[in-house]
Amino acid sequence: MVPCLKDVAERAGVSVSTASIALRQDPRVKEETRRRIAQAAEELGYRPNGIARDLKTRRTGMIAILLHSLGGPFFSELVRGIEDAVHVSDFMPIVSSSGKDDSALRRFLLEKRVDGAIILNSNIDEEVLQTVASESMPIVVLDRSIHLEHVYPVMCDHRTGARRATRHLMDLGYPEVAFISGPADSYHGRLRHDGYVDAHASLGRQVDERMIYHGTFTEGSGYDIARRMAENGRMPQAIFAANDEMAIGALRAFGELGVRVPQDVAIVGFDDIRLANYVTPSLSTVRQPMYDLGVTAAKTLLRMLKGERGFAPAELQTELIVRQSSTGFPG
Amino acid sequence: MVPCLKDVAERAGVSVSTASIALRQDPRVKEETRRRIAQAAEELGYRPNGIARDLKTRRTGMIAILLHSLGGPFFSELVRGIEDAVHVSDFMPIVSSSGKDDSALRRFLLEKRVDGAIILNSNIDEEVLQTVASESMPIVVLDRSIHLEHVYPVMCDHRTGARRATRHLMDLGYPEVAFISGPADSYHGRLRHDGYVDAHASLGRQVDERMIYHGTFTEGSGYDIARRMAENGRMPQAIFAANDEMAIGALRAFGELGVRVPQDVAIVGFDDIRLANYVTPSLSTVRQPMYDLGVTAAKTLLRMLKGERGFAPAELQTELIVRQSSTGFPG
DNA sequence: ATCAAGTGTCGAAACGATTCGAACTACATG
DNA sequence: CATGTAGTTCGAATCGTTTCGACACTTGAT
Repeated sequence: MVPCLKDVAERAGVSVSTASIALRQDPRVKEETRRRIAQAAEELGYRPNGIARDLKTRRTGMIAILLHSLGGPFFSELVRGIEDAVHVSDFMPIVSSSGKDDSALRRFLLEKRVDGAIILNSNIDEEVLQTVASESMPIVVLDRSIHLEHVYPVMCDHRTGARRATRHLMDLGYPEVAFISGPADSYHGRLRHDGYVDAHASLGRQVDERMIYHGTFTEGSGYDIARRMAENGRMPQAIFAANDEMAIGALRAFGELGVRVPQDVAIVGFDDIRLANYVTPSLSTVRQPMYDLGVTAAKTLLRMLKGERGFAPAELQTELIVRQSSTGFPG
Repeated sequence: MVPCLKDVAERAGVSVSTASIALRQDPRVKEETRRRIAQAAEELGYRPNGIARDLKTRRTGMIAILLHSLGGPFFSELVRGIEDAVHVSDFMPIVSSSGKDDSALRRFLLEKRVDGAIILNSNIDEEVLQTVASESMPIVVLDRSIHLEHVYPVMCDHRTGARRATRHLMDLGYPEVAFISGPADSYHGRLRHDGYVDAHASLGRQVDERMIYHGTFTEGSGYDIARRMAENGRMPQAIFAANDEMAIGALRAFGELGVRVPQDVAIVGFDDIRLANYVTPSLSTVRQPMYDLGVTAAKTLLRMLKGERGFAPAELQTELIVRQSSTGFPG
């Protein structure tokens, strides 16, 4: 049905091996023969079968980008960074959401359908990565501090980012900053919490545990917490939320309750999702350089694919973005 | 280095063929043999090589989702729909942004590294699709009216959506509705324009060409056009914009100029990007059911992969979403 | 005892490319 | 004339699976 190299070779009256190298412009084959082969290929509409080639050459030229889900607000910047950086090589990135089960991991990494992978999915535990990564299957993990052979982390310093955000509020003059945290078992939630604590330590202040509220990284949880604050009469003057979604939920609650932001309460979020710039008031936040993270991850992986090891893993810094929600002065 | 089936077979003292079927739980092999083979595989850490399997079975179990870019506002819903629908089969979707050049197309479709594809990228022209699609490489194209063998379109009825949006404004009582169109060479731009015209025809009205402005689908172009309208003193009372980005640009311009929306001018956009619900005033718009489009595209492709042909292509309807920007009454 | 129909296993041939070493020609060199 | 060398081409092995037909051995029915 679909023509293979053998068909081309026969039509051109040469052997398969000659046809193979001829089509790749190998100088060993005579100009005239090469032309004949090219023409035969053209006439038959021959296309090399990538799978067969991959099998023989033992490389696929593809790298997997495994994300928890494609819905996240940043991943598109991230992927853009990866793509731009990978573009200079002859690799091609493919994106797959790996979700909860590890079918994508099996399919791509264990069954060797890619040459390497960049993983941003905290559901995949270290043990699995351990068994999957190898000399011939290098892996870059984003946003996790993992040190395994053949696995490189590319991190963003959330802790420092959270410290700066908290300090920003403190430096504005707010004596007490409340914290809307993420779930207790969230790695990033913990880092941001640590940064919040660091900020207090840096000024020799005590953290008041009653100022820490536990959310779930959803807008709804931020909304609920903000309502509780207002209705219990325990309104803080400043809030640092562990992500923008929750901060936006809080904004909505305060809007409904007539609590003015930033006059009555200042708010800073984390992540700089696109929405942060469009809500009213616009939300101060901590931005992760997603594009750069992508570039760095890709570059790291390409180095590993070249066989390099032992270089230092990268860590990128966050950026504090001050918008309306934290530009007032303590009332 | 990495163990292959032969190694497993040797260690278990059976032939390669027996090992092969045993590992797939084939009832032909005796329970005890199977156990022995399973154990050998386990001890060696054997993982079947997917590439070899794909080569032999002539299918990869993967379908490509080729998008122009991953940045678009809807594609994540779309992909979610595809993934949910594909999940019931044993196929696995992979996403790749195909951009301008066709390297992804070559790599995946021509070199047969996938079993089929869903394409949302108007840069890929019909001729290319023609040569790529085949009995064994079915393709679904989104949002384009293409009829080729082995290529199925899955469309959303933009024209009717645009007509309804325009009629919505007319029915509110606005005698004249201006139109901020997309670029002239844009397929969707034209459909939306046609719908705008249809709405006039449905009431026996003439389209006033001077009410049609040409934008580029960017926020900036919407902004510029709105400023021109206001400054030239040719302010319409109602505007239908061919997409939300331009509508939001117009909102921004009017905000700056003190033109009130919807009191002074009503605006409706198209697409229902997430932002539409968050701008002030919130933007009325026409929503494409991206999730459903994804589901439909995937189901269509799965049918083709089963060998079905000749069924009718699907077309989905849009949904008019009325928000603040068009809830006033003609002033 | 003979045949038919299972069981369980195996060897070899695919799948469609790449690659290595051999081989053949033609020509120049010692 | 033997030998070397460069330029072309070829045959066969290989990558790691799956699959098909053959084969040996039981078993139960005739």
